[in-house]
Amino acid sequence: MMSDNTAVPAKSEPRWERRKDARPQELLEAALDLFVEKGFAATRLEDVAARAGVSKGTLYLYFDNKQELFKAVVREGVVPVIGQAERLVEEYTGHSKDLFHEFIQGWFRNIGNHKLAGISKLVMSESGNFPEIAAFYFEEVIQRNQALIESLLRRGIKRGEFREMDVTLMRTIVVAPVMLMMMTRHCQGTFNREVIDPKKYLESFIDFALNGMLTPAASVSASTPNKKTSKK
Amino acid sequence: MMSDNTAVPAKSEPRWERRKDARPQELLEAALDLFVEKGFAATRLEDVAARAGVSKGTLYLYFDNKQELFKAVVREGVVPVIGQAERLVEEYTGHSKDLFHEFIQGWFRNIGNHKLAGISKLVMSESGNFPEIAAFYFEEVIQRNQALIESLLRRGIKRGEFREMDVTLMRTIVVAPVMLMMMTRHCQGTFNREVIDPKKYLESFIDFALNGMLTPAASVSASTPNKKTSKK
Amino acid sequence: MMSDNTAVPAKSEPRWERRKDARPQELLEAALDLFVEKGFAATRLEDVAARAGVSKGTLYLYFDNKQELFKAVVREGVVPVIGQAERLVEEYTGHSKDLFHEFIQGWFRNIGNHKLAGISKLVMSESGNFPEIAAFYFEEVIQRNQALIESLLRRGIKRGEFREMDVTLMRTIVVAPVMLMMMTRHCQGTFNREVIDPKKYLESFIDFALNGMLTPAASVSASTPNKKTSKK
Amino acid sequence: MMSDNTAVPAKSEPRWERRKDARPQELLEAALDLFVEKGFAATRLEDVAARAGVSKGTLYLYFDNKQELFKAVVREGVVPVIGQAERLVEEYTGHSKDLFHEFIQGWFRNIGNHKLAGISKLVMSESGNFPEIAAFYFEEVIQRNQALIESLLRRGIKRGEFREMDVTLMRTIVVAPVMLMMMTRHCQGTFNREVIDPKKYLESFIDFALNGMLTPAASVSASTPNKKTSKK
DNA sequence: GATGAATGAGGCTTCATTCAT
DNA sequence: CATGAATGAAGCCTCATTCAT
Repeated sequence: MMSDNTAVPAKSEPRWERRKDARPQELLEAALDLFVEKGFAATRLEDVAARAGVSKGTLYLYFDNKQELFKAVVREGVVPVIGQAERLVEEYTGHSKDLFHEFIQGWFRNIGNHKLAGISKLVMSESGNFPEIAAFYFEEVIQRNQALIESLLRRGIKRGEFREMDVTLMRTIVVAPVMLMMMTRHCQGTFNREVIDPKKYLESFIDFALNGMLTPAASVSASTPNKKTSKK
Repeated sequence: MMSDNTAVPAKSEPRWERRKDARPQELLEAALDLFVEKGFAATRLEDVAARAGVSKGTLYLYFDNKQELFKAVVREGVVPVIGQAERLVEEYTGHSKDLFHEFIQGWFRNIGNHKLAGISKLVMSESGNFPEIAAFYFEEVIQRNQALIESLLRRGIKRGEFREMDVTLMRTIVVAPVMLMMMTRHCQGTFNREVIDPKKYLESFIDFALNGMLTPAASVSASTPNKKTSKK
Repeated sequence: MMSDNTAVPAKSEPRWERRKDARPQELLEAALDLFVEKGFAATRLEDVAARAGVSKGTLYLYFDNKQELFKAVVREGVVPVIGQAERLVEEYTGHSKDLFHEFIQGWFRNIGNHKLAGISKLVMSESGNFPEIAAFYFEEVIQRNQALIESLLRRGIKRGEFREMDVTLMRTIVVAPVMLMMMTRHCQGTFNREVIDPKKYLESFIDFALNGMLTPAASVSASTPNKKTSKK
Repeated sequence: MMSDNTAVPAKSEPRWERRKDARPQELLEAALDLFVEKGFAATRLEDVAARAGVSKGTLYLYFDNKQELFKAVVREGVVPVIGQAERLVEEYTGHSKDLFHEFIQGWFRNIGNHKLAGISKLVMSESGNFPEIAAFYFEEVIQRNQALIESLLRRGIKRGEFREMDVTLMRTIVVAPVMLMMMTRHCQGTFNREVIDPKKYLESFIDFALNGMLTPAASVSASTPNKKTSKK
């Protein structure tokens, strides 16, 4: 800042090379790890700094405070992945049932199987205590995600491959099992004693989502279980 | 000191008037409210006490510590409800699709629509930081719940009303959308801007679960979408 | 003891018989136990009450507060024992070395071996934090005790059986090993891993006190160890 | 905010000026003072911090918790002194009575006269409530101390300068008066109304320890006072 | 007399944030 | 740029004491 152009032949101690822009990346990764592992409130900034190999104070050079750090983690880590999924849906040409299949598998590969999935759990859990985070996440992630699934469903209906449905409701229903699994997978300890094989889980789910639970014979009239009550 | 010989026989302001047996109940309700609203870690025992109209210390007359308070909330509030659901499944005589319908609706009425639903979210979120709570909840609630759903599915299969399925996987998949809604409904703020009508949501879900998404025509071969890819 | 021949067929629930005056005694014993075990500050009045089989409130019917309870414990339990020792010294007629022997043994039997010994430790430890207790104990117990030992030493000197000595100093020195053992015996845990046999300890001490450590040969000039070095 | 443009070039009030290495030492000293004055349980960490001129939180930068702080006080303050005493005994060449003299005087000078002596009292008092502390102190201090005295006694016996004795018992007896004085000197208030001159006390004790209480004439048969009683 | 429910001050410990170097 | 020492508010829990019944 003041002793710049000195004759000294460069700092004789180049412990590190890149810095500047590289640093935040290490911090973001450390933060992601810990946020996912402990949650937002329970993550200590000191631990984040330590895992990134810097001091606590350094963290504040790059992020104003804990919430900003979290937002950055979301922006850098979560948002980009949505873009990928969006392109998949836009460009697909085959049958919607296959698209659905691809979509679920891809989503799980890119997000669910990734530490990023833990973020969903986190946000849901702590939205009440940190409204700013909730609002931010809702706009940056949830809305786009919902729109994406909606468009996928609309495509299937339009092409006569999916039944008529209320897409506003179904955009949640249809992915709930994946969401839930993603969240569950980030619960440590006793919660996951019996490990579920994600591959089999997903296949079961896709089959379920496409065909329902009823046997083919019963399938025709099943959607209206008790007409009398709803007739009223 | 001053209001001695008044005509009023009873002091108009007894410091407390509910009896000792009522007190724990009031505390449990206050605790439930706050646990659901803030989560476990973020709930201050002082607030719990205040909401129950007592002081901090009083809480410790009834519960050894925060974790025990939580367990009591679960024992008193959540566990009993499971019993009801268990009886429903055991005693039902009609078609499994109707039982499923009843079951989901009843579950939502009794748990999902109740503040207790928030507990599921809480446990999932904080299981990592409070392993004891996770273990307790897993044994008292989750296992019984899974067994219940499993038995419901088995019943349908045995009676030829449900398709063959891996019940260990499906017991999670099949209720995921309800679980997710229950959890989402307890996220405050921006998260729930567009309120979903639970009734319509449930109906959509039940129909989806029973019949799947495919149009009747496609329904036959849908379960194995792209055999070629898996052939490798 | 008082409600004996009443017409009333006796209280149908005579959980207890004496009361009134009996109660404090039970409380004093419970208090003694716990004060000795935990110390003054660390003893919880709730535990005292519980051990006496009464409620916390009852304790306050008999004692104004914790300090008064402690004083009562000392008055009832410690002070009387001193009287016994005083009589022993007054009435003894034999050689002083035998009186010393008797005195030490008796003291240990009556106090040291008794829970009361723990009180000495307690008072010494907590005198700083509870000056009132210290002052009380000093006047009621310590002073009388010192006077007693002093008189024993004076008797030996006067009869030509003990050497000339500064009794004000020696009244402490001469009983220090017993005091110390008494206090140590009330330290729980690791502190007492290797149990010392009190009988052998006392015999060793008495022999030591009477004869000193030097071999008989050296004994003559021993009291002035190294005049040369201190001359320097 | 108001005294801005002064001529003074340097802020005349830097929040702190001692360096990080000095800080723990200041804390240890403050802790020693207060532990000795109040005992372990009654010492408030906030007071320790305040006396060291720092805030409560700072203390935790250097010590994990209260018990660790205490251990550090012992390690830094007490343990080193034992080393000195050990060397003294090892290297001494003169008569054992003179070594004993030196040893007691030196011990008092280095420990007894120092605030560190209060630690012995503290540990003895609170060992029951803090077993970890007791165990630590026993291993780090008491055992070494006992071994040291034992070796001193053995030396005297081996050289024919001390009488035969059970060193396991005598290692305690022989220093009890010094221990007791050290502990008593750290009892404040009424307890120490009549101040004892340590120098005279020690001289009296050493003489007592070497020569015993009996007059030279009686000295011969003194060790077995009343054979009849023990004959029984 | 006896009870035991209730209180609230107080102590240990944690952690986001600041700031002099 | 980077550090890490320092802060202080806040939360859990304990316990002597009070008081309506």
